[in-house]
Amino acid sequence: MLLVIAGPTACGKSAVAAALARLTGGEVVCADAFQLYAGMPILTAQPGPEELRAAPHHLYGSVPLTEDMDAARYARMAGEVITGIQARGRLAIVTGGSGLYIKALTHGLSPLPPADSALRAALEALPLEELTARLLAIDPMAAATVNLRNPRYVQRALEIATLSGRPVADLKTSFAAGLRPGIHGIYLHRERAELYERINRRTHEMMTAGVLDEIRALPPALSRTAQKTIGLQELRRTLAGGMPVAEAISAIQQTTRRYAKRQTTWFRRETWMWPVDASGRRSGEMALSIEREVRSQIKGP
RNA sequence: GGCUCGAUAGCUCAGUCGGUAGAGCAGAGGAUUGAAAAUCCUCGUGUCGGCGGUUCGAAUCCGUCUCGAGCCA
Repeated sequence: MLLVIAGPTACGKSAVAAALARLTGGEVVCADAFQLYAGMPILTAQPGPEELRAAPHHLYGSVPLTEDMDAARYARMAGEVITGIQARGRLAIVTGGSGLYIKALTHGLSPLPPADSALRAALEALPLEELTARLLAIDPMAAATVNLRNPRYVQRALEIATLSGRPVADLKTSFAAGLRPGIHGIYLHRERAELYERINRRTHEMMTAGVLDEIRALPPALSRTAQKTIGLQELRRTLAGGMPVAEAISAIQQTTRRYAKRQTTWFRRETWMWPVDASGRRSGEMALSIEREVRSQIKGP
């Protein structure tokens, strides 16, 4: 069996996952697109020493910053690790805030052509009107299923149609097909004010913990995905003398708050996950009640 | 004390010849199938600083007061 613990950033997922893993003899698997990268443990808020001591943790810091990541690659990596954990007869606890990565693991992606970085680089240079025109030329039905105002989605649809030679709608299967068997999930949430306060505090703590040294030590050229890490650009500007520290902190806090809001929107739709209100609660106590609840749910059917 | 400029959305500001106001940012809501910490969509009523006057009609013109910035004493 596999347990997913999702939720917005800074809601306390890592602590709960570690406590739960200790409690059940389970192992924790990263489900966070940026904590997967090596070299930015502070900036990406990877689990700390206390959590790492509580139970085995997998995939954190396992991808070089020079490599691109995507949901399919993640699902393969996580799948392998989970198979190993289960073979040892242990509970796999997958935790992180990347909704699409989790979805790829729990529901499986449609059999679409993989990302093609050369093609993407070429498409990226084109204006939206050109992308839309090209897409509709080879896949006239795409307008019905693709958001033509979002360049990313048009690029991806064009990539699919170009590489497969078939309409996007033919290849995409519905997530409604369902959750893979043996997977349970919970999603932690907190009152908005409390969550924002935690985000603000955590950002300050990053500074104290030495993020600036961490960023200074990074290679200059990062992969297209790695360079999107929240705070990276701001802190680099700070190091270069182009942005006061206080300004960088509030910019990071703001971006993180907005990110948390988007995560909340995503997870709220994932009705297969059991919502747990973490407001004002301690991770150890939550782990206990989650363990009880999961146990009773599994016994049920 | 005198003169000048300013006061409009949470913030920064636009507002034509008088016809009861709108951008950016912030904020909120939503979408999401190999970039997802990505990317995109939607949402703007506010004593137009106060009071008085002119006018059919004032954010707009006039008077006065308050506050702020600057200059001169």
